[in-house]
Amino acid sequence: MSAKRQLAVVPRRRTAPPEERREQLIQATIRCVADRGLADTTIATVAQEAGLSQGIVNLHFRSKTGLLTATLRYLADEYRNACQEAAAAARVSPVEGLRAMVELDFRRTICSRDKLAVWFAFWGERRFRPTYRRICAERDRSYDDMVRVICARLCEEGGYTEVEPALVADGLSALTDGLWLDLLVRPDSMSRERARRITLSYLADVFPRHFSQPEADARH
Amino acid sequence: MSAKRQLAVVPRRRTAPPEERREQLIQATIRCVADRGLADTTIATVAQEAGLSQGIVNLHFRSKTGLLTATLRYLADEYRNACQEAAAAARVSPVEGLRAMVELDFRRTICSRDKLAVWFAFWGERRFRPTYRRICAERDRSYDDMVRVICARLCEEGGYTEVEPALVADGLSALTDGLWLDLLVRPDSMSRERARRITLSYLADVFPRHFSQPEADARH
DNA sequence: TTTGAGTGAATATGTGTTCATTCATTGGAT
DNA sequence: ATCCAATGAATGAACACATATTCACTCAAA
Repeated sequence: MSAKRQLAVVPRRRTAPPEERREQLIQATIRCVADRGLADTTIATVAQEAGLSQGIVNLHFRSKTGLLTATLRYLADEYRNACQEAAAAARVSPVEGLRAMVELDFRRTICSRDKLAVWFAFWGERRFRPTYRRICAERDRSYDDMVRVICARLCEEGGYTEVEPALVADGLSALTDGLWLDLLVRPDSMSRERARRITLSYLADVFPRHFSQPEADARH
Repeated sequence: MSAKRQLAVVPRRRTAPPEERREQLIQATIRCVADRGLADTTIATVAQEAGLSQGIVNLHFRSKTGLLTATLRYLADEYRNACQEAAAAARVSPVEGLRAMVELDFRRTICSRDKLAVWFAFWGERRFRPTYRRICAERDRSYDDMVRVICARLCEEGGYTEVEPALVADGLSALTDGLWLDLLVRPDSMSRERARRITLSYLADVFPRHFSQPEADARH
């Protein structure tokens, strides 16, 4: 599985710009963690996966911890950037905002199996590493704040006086995390498309006048 | 935090029945993983936490892996046994069955912070260890099968023709997992009581004629 | 006295980090 | 244009350290 990764055409320059090498190593780390687990990911395996030598990791990142932290931050930033799109959609309307969030959360580029594996590997450790905790907390905040505000707006504008926005926001957030977990550990019984349906079905139950039952309007 | 654990009254017999020692070591493992993480849990730390010597682990379990596996199985069995109660409640009515599941999932003995930490530590690794995967899969099945059956019955008996039972079951399962995650990593913004409310609120949205809005009937 | 649960020092292994060395690349001198 | 330092990216063997496992030994209990 860890086949040659260097491009066949370009004979692989011995020296590359630091940014490029860092990215290359982060990608290798993601693949490594995804198919060996965090416990069996060593500097040696990452270097091999990247087609480079051992020392390179300590050269570009100060330590193994540095590499792992950078990998986590890479994923967190990617997610937060994607959130910006949803924020833009939310300026159109709360409903569009929520739809955008659901679309984003189960987009292939965001929740590929590789990336999910890495997320959960880090989540298992985040309690014990202040750095991991900070990065994850920032990511969570981007999501929570946005969903909370959108839900509050929809409740108000849509006249859902009996709905508690904070409760729905927390529920939506938890549901998404749980579906991510399912996508990772039971890929045969859960697909990104099914996860979307479940989430939209949840929104349809909470906001019946704004989300139609997904099983009625989409047959994938 | 890792203070003396041997009971002060009983002067700690040098030899104890094997079953007792195994349990003692499993409990020590749970505490260890819960407050150091799986990565920093060593045979030495577990032994120290248990107030015993290093060699004891390899004596009672064949290896470190054996100890970890036994710990995971211990938690899985505990959960499955608790599920039996819910199964009994379900014989009264589907609604009681679901209520029992929710009560159980957020009961202190099932989702204490220590145990949640251990669950997620293992979940991060389950993809890569066939043994972990098997144990977790068994546990998942107990839950999924039960919830699926109960939802199907409630849909039929309660006349919810437009609700897809499988979708609700998967949603409920994912929501629970997500809330567990919240309980673990954000204990200040999520409590077991709040998690229950969110879950019951979800059920109230799906089955409005059988679950009243929890914010209306409980003020904790 | 015998037994075997329990011990903990010693061992073996795996892995993160360091650093002397190699060599592709660059830019200035001829 | 060609050659020649100078630079620093990249290497990988050596090192240091952590830790799982082993085993000869101890000693409470029968």
